[in-house]
Amino acid sequence: MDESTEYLRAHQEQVAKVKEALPQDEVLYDLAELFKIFGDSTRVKLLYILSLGEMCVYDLAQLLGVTQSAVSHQLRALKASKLVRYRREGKTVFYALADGHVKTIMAQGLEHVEE
Amino acid sequence: MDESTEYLRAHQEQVAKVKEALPQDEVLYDLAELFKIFGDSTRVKLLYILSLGEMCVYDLAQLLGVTQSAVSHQLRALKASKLVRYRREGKTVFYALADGHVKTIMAQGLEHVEE
DNA sequence: TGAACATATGAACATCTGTTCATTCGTTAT
DNA sequence: ATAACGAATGAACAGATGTTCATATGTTCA
Repeated sequence: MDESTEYLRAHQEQVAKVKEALPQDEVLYDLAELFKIFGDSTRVKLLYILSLGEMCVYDLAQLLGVTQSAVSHQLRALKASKLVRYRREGKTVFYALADGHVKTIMAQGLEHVEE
Repeated sequence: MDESTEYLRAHQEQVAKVKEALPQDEVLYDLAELFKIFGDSTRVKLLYILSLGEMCVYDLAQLLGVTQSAVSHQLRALKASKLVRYRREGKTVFYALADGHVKTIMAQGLEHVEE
């Protein structure tokens, strides 16, 4: 067995081992889908604002300087990813973060960005 | 001052307060740019694999079942975001995670996804 | 009931993104 | 030098994404 063959086998072994350790394809796909949500400045702003407390759609739109419609569409995406929850009070709908993960994820991201 | 005016003022106060607490626009923009990187299944897979140890481009392509070119393009994006580092050994280039943030961010994401 | 208001939704459009293909670059060995 | 190999790059194309506009839903109050 020459050197290159040995080298190739070493590769194949490592590749096989990693393949085993990899989570199911679907899990990593879902993970990417989750991060996709964070990967838009409008949505990140929404999440950041909501990390400070609940707020209604109208105020969110005002703070972000975008259409009410745009905010609504994005909140829909956040809802679908279970990142926010909402409650209705008369004509007004208040949104808030669904759980603590969001804060942690954002905090880690900010640490990386601010280095 | 009637009720609706009071209500409106309450809104404006809260909006103003949150506006103060918000990080600079550019920071949140950069944050979104960072998460955008995680928001693609090919890149997430790359990051996950690299979290297990360094690996060369060829093997990465094989593991992911995509072109060497595609991997190279995506590694470029990861490099630009300072998420990976690399070293050359002869004809081969080995990639590895740049720091620990990636693992933390992914772990938090996985927690959320697997609920 | 109907007017007024807050929010949600659908369609359309321009922009962005990720892949492939072809080619080039960098390195090693003959 | 040149062939062979791994990796990087650029152009191009198909598909996804975010916004706006128009309209619909849901709620309150007169």
